[in-house]
Amino acid sequence: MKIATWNVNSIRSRQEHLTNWLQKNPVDVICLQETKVIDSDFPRSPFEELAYHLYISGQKSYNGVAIFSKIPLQNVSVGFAHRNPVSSSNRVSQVSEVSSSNRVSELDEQKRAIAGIFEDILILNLYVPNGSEVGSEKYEYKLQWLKVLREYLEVALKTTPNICICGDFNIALESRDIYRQTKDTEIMASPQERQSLQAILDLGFTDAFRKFNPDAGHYTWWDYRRGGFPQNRGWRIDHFYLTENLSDRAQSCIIDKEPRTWEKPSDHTPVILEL
Amino acid sequence: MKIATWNVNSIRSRQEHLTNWLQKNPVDVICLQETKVIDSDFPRSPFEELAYHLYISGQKSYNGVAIFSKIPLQNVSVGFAHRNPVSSSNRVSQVSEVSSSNRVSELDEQKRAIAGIFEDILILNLYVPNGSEVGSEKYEYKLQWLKVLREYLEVALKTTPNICICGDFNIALESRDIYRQTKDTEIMASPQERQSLQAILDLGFTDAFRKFNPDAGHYTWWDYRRGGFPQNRGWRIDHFYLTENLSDRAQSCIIDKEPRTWEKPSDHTPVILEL
DNA sequence: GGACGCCCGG
DNA sequence: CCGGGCGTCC
Repeated sequence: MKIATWNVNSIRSRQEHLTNWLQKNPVDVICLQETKVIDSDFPRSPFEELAYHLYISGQKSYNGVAIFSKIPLQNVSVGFAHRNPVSSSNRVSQVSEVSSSNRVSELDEQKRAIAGIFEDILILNLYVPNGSEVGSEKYEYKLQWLKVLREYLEVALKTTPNICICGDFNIALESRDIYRQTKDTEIMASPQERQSLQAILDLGFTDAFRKFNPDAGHYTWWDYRRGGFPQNRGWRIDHFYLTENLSDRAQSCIIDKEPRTWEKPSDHTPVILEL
Repeated sequence: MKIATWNVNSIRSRQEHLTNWLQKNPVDVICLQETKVIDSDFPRSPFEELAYHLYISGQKSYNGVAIFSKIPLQNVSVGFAHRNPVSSSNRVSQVSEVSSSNRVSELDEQKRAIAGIFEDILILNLYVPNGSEVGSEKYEYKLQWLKVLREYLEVALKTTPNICICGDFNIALESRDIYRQTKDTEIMASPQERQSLQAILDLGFTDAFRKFNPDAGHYTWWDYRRGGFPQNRGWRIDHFYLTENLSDRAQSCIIDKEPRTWEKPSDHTPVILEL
């Protein structure tokens, strides 16, 4: 089976790109970030016509995540409030089965996480906060968010051996993931962010892309400004992180640079995992 | 020779449409309205590559007119300040040879008129104010503008027998020019506007389109709202008005509806006069 | 540089 | 509905 992740930078602006890409790449599951639209305005039909079941959690202007799946997902939930199932038409259940702290429900105001079970795999689709500048309020929010994510995963791992986390992490873990040397004060590469992400991986996740490719020079995001893409000035910040069982099953993990060459592209390009 | 007029509703948004259309329709002269861009940002090269000389008078956001000509125009002037020549690079002369009233120079703040001589013909390209609502301040401005236009033409006619006025007049003179019955309080069809325009035609101009086609149901503008175009709910508000000599020379005057069927079109479609 | 919302203008 | 400008975010 194939799973893709793609920060589309507005589903409404990228509808054509995404349908074209899915026709060429009929993956079983695709995880999207930065859909930037409230659920009632999400363009469902073009993707339902491609035989996908849609699970979406969006807001106006910012953030927004979605999972499309060729088969229905089980136990779909949004945010970090544990076991909060939604139907494919996005009703959110009235009851929350755990005592969500204020912190968690505050974090869930931004639509950055959606999860569902595909066969025996829990797929968790994330749009990690960007963090703006090191030391800023948004940076603290990013670190807080990663801490809550870690707690969420600790709980999930107790019952679920096969977890696939993917999405836009807004963090490049190593120097080989960035086209140039960076300082410790740079967002997406600062030690604190990296440590927060590493603490999550230390729960038992491995980077699927690095199972197959140790080389530098492979990126998933290029800044729109300063002609980043033509000169391959990129960052690898979109990831698949897999629990051990799943990592063993992984057959390939590739970055498809093609959509970034199209007219009016997203600044990110898709990553595809084959299991 | 062929002259076209087209309200493009932003030259930057319509650049592709216009170059495509000019390749199919290599008219000698094209008069554009609502270019909506300051002269320094006007996309000159795509049109210069099609062998046109460009004469432009634009402003930020609103209005803006331009003439493209296969041969250089003589005595190009912008606005109503009489004999105010500009070069093809749009320098405006420092001297105004007539005592421009404050009224005229105020009206010229909005870039709605540009003129030039092609062979023996004075071509006057106009974007008449819309007028918003009957009785409004903008309506009074429209009537004022038409009055000044009339005065301008009275002077011009003394020395220039061959005048071709064209552009977006934002007035449909007769009921056969509108897809439905209108009330006297409707903008673009109110008696006062029509009288102001008729007073101009009474100086000795005739409607080139009506020389060839007396039928109702021929329009040049369809509102973006309420799916006006698919149901042909249009208005004929873009016109060629010719002095007698020129009217006698006119071979055809047609409305090309095709560009209005293209993706993301202007709400207006071009009219082509053959002399 | 390119999304968005909001406002203005047609 | 579809242009433009502006402010905001990434």
